[in-house]
Amino acid sequence: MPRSAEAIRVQSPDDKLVKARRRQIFLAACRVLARKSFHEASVKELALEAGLAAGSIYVYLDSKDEIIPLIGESMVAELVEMLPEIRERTAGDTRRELIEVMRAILDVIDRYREAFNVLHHEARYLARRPQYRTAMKKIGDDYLGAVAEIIERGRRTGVINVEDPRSAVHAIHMLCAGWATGANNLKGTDKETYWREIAAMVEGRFFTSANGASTAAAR
Amino acid sequence: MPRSAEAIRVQSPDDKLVKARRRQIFLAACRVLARKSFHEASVKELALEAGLAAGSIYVYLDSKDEIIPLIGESMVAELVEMLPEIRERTAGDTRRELIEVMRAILDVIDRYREAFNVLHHEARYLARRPQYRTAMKKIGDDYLGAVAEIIERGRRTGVINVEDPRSAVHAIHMLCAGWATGANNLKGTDKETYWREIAAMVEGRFFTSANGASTAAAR
Amino acid sequence: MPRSAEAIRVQSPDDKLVKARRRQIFLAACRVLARKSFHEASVKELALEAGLAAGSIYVYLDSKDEIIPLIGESMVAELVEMLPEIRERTAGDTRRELIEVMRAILDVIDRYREAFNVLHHEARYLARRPQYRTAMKKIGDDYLGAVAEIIERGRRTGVINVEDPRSAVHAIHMLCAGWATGANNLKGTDKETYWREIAAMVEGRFFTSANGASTAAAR
Amino acid sequence: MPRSAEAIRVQSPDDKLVKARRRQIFLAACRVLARKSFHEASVKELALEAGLAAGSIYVYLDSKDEIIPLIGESMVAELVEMLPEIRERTAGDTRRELIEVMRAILDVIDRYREAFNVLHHEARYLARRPQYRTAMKKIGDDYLGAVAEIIERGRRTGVINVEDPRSAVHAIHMLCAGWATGANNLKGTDKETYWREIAAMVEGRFFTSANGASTAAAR
DNA sequence: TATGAATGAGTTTTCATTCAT
DNA sequence: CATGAATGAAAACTCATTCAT
Repeated sequence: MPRSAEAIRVQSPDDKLVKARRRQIFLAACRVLARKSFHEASVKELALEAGLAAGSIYVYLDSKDEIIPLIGESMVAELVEMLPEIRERTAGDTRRELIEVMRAILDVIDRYREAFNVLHHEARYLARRPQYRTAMKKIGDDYLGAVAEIIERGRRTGVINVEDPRSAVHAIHMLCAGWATGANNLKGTDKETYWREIAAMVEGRFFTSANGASTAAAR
Repeated sequence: MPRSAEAIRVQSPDDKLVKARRRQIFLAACRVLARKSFHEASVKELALEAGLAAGSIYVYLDSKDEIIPLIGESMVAELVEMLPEIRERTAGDTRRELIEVMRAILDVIDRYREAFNVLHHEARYLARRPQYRTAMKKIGDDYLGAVAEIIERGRRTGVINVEDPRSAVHAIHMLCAGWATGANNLKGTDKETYWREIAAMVEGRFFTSANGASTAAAR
Repeated sequence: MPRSAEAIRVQSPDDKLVKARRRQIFLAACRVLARKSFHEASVKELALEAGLAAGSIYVYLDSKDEIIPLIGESMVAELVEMLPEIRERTAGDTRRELIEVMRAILDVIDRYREAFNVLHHEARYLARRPQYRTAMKKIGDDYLGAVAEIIERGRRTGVINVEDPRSAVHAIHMLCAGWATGANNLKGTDKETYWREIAAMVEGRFFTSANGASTAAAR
Repeated sequence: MPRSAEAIRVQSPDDKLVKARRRQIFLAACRVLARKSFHEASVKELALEAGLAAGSIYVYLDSKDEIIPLIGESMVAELVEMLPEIRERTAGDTRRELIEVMRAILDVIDRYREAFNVLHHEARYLARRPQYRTAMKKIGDDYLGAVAEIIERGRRTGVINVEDPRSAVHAIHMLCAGWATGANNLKGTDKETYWREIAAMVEGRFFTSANGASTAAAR
């Protein structure tokens, strides 16, 4: 079918360009957001940082807000890419798999710390707008789905002890997100230190004696 | 008693009104921020919600941004108020004290869920501006100081096992903050369920067997 | 007529208070206008400087703009007060009378330098508003009338050589006003120096030889 | 000639447009300020009068206040342009040169009468702000410098009789400025009449006899 | 595709003025 | 007469977005 082949060939370069430009924009956004908030940063500044003219960014984005899903997709893609290898490496040790996925999340967050914060905050408002609902939901699912699946599995096999998986997934996520969120509070702390602390907490080594049951929440 | 009458007169006309109005504004902000983001909400909307005319809010606030520290101070005040009673009630059981303080934090956050999210996010940008640095630092210190002090104590007495207290405090904070942050993800979950999950995690009951040490972070 | 006497007695104290307060306001305005422009100065600042509460100024003024005629009337009154004495002192020497009136004008302007500038500028806009037309016209007439009358007299007696008296009056006024207007340019210059220069110009000693006729305006 | 072509391209796209737009704005400001004061005129009105949308004016101006230096620069440029021709024409006759420069100033002021008034008044406040100091100083120097230089020269050659050149320059300036300032008082007077009057004053023909020394300022 | 000048809606903020006390 | 809290109209300014080139 020469025609479809041609069509592919014709669209291909465009597609590649679009992807390249969107990556440019994502990386530029990360740099700009390290300096100022999403609402302090103007579209012009983001465009220029990406090496584009003020108006050109709209060839690749429908609106300023679309930068948020762009950030989300880019970061999630990097995470998802790492999962198969982890699954393979941990070969059935669900606990280790969870810990290693947490670590992968932490690493991705660390790469784009401030942009992650923006994503984390703005996502809630975008998710309310019908226009963005689907895209934001997919980002959330792709991101947390990885953790959710492991916890479910650990639960079934009895290695993970969880009443409400959704809460557990969210708690794990918050511990990782803390590395970005805490940039102010953790100024002197390095990633490895923080990592050891949250890993210890998940692994039940926060309180010294293991039978923490005695202090079980009263209410 | 002429002296007390005088004292009242001195503090009365201004101070009382200012405090009342600022509380009105705080509560109005909480209501508005439950509907939209800080940047979507206009000063006019915030003022009207507080029962003030558009411009009147500026009698009690220097700028829109000052709503953030106002939220911070209001919430922290409610938390700090609860601490002495907890300290007394837990009488030396540091573990239980920590858990109960976490619970108190969770309760305050729950009262002003969305406003807490805004505070949590915007605080980082305000803290960079010299004008707000001091106020924001005090809010952060008053808030996290309570937790920090307990962890330090637990560490000294050997009940809490922590390498970097700052990281631990931050992790505890993130678990509590999750209740606000997760409003989207935790739609079907109630506060008690989430609470049991994060309490369990802190108490080391997340992984079933206690000797989680075997899964210790690899890197 | 006891009734009218009573009426006078009843209104008298009020009148005195009004006059005193208006003088307070005038002096306060002069102080404030030495620091900032009329439009930079708020009514509140003017009131407080006058020792009144923000709203109280409206008991003595119908609007902020009315400060302009108040300044005008106050300054003109001080000038008019000096005229009879000058007339007497110069006893028929019209030239000297003009020079001495110029000097009186300069002295009044010097007392309220910056307020005079404001008056000088804002007067033109107030004069266009029907509401202020009469008051502003009276101020202008009382002020320039003194000079106009002398020039007319000098013209009739042949000591003053003028084609258009209005232009001449205005020119004299501008030379005096220059002392206020020039506050920036004349920073190092003292009043006496400036005075000698403008007096010399009026007296025809600017160009060295007297027959300046040779350089008469070409066009 | 590739070089000139390049040069044009470099300076062309922006610079030319910016200059044209700024001239548009200057002329629009002159028209608007003939109707109302600087503070009565809104930025929107100024923009629309210039044929621009409300916000577009900010592409060519940093703030409303920047209109003042724009007016100053535009007017001074027109004056400075006329000076060489005058210098040439008057060929060494310093008195005539001064008179002709005064006339040039009067003509420029007449072209933009009301805008000149605004400039004259607002300049004093802008000059106090660090941000505008330099620009305003340059305008003042370029404007008065022309007169100052001539007076200095006339003084050295003995044709001009001046104690304090700065005062003299300022007095000359005030006489010219009077044509704008006096728009209200001089309603029936035409420019030529006013001109003859101030020229006569400078040339020492105000008082009939030349030996005005006898009336020399007493104090 | 890329540009960047132009737009105008929308924002925060100020402040002259009013009025209940 | 004096107060000062409250008002809301109006202003300067910003910036996401469009579109002719």
